[in-house]
Amino acid sequence: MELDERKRKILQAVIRNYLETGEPVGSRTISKYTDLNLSSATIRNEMADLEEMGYIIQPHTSAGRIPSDKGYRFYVDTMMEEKEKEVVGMKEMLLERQDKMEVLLQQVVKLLAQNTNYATMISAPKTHGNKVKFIQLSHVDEHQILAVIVVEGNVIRNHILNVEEKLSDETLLKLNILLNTHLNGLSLSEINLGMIAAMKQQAGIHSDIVGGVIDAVAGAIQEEEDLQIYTSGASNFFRYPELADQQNASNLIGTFEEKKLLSGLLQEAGNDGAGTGIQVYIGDENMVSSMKDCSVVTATYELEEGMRGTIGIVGPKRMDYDKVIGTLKMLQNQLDELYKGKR
Amino acid sequence: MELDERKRKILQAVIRNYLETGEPVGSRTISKYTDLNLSSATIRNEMADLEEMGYIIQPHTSAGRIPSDKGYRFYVDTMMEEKEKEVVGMKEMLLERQDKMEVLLQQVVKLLAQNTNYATMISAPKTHGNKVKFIQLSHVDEHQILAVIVVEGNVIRNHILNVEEKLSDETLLKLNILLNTHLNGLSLSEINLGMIAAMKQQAGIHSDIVGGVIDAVAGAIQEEEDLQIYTSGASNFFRYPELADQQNASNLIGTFEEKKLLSGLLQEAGNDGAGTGIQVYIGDENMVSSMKDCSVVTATYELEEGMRGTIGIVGPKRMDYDKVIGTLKMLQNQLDELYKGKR
DNA sequence: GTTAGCACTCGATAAAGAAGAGTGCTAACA
DNA sequence: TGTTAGCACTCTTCTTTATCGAGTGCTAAC
Repeated sequence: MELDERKRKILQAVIRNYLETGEPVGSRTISKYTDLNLSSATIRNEMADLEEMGYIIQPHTSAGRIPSDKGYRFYVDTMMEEKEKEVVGMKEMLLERQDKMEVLLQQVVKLLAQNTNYATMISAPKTHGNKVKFIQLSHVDEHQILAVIVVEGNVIRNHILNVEEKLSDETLLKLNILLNTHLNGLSLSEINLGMIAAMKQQAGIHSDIVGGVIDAVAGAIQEEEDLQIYTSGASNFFRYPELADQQNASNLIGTFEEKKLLSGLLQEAGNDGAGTGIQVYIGDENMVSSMKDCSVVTATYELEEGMRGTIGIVGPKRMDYDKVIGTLKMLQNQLDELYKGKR
Repeated sequence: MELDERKRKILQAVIRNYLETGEPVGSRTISKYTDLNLSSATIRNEMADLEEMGYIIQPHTSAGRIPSDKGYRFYVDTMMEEKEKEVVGMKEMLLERQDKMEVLLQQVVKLLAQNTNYATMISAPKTHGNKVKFIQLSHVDEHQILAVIVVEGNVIRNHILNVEEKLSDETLLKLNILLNTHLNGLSLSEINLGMIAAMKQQAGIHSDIVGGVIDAVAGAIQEEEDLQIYTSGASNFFRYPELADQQNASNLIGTFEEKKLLSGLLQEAGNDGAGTGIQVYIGDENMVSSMKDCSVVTATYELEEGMRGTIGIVGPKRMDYDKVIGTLKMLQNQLDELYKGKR
């Protein structure tokens, strides 16, 4: 059977209507509120066809139709009209340019959740493959040394090392020079054991400090990978009856606390993302089982120097895809500009 | 009317039973499972008295009794037997001593939530009143300077300053010395405008950098106050039917995302806390209206050098106070030891 | 002071009925 | 051949009614 123009129009009407109301859509509704000028009976015939083709579903015999996953997919792929939607409050927030990445991200997800009324999550931009820019050791007190490690993209890590006895300022200066001459400009994969051994030898009795710093460097570059996920708006799940029942809500909220899972999801999305970097996962297209009744829309964003992260919106399958995608695109632009302006 | 020994025993039995089951407790149950050897009729009389005195409540005529807030309060104040309860997994976690406070706190709340089956929150230890230990400016690249500020308690803040043209190493050294001689050992309240003016004057054309650093210092000491709250186990609310209905759950989860509110709650608790630093808020004894059906147990913890934070557990009013308080005490000890050991 | 007995209350659960939305199918129509 | 009116039928949802049972309060006897 073919999906002719009329069927498409009807499918679109069913989906649009369902996105708004969340109630199954009957033939009468379609016949009334479309410019097709067809009677409900005709619509019924067409709807029966659409059901046979798998685009819509009848929850039970005497109910209207709701879109199937296939229906949503078709809608998202071919019928969507993006509505640009501004994120209210975004500009003011970005103007006061948070230096702390952490705070910035938290505010972004929060605003996004407030604006969309869906649950949101964001992964911190990965410093993946980045290089050591500069290392600085300083005294903190008698028995402690502070190591500051700056990685490309101005990601900064601090690490405190304990030492037996206070080092002289000269020693510290020497170590500083030693570390910087050897490590600057290198990425993690370029730091090998031979190099480490050479440095330790040159450091003599202070080789343990060199070791400590190198551990810290490795940590600085890798550490984050795991848990740097911020979320907001989990209570929005309750806005949508199909997700608000105890079973579902409990699972979803639980999942939303399990950063590991979210991290996997966002990472996968980041890899999938082609073109605009926007991905839509409908129903069980995403791998998290507790989200099988949800749709997830993700967008990758990029800050300076190739630091990329992913932002995600989780809502019911009948989420307002048009608006969400428009909003995400707009957000991508804003973030882009912010960091361009900063440079 | 007087609360004699027998009434106390009955009250205790009612509360204990209700904590376990969450169901109203009838007179027969008490008569059966107590060593009082009284008939249900006698118990009934006593329970009528207890109700009159306000310790227990009848949800409706033909139901058993449940404790009132006053009843819980009495129980917590006078009848509790603390059960020491180990936090499973705590020791192993603390052994690998996280240097990043952030990660440590996140793990603590998570473990605590898993162990207790309640929702948990923790505020990062406040550096309140702490003093500047040491400031270090370094070049990052042509147009950026990194300011590292270490505050007592080894809280470290980084701040990147943009500069018009590259400063010479000497200039930087001078600024370093200037900042350190003036600011070291001072707390925020001790840094006044006169001092700042003097420093700016000495810095000459680089006064703007001094200004930037001072802003950063102020930020380093204060910043946190607001949002450094970590939470876990929000989905545990669903375990308790009295909190799991849509209305309640939605509010609670929403509240749990509103760090500002939690922050206020924990702060207040930190101030109230006398003696052991453990506080119990039953029902609307806490100020957050969405938690009026909950109890909140808080404990202050202290890391080295007077850095204090507060940890909180939120559950139904029928939470297992004995266990929760025992657990919190145990946690206090563990954290104490951890940081004593570190020194 | 304690207890057995009994009528009474009231929520919870189930069963039955009514209402209504929407369908599929048939037959008539353009 | 496509479209439409009409109608019986199906299911869900809501309301009503009935039943059950836990637990009480009170009285009278021990």
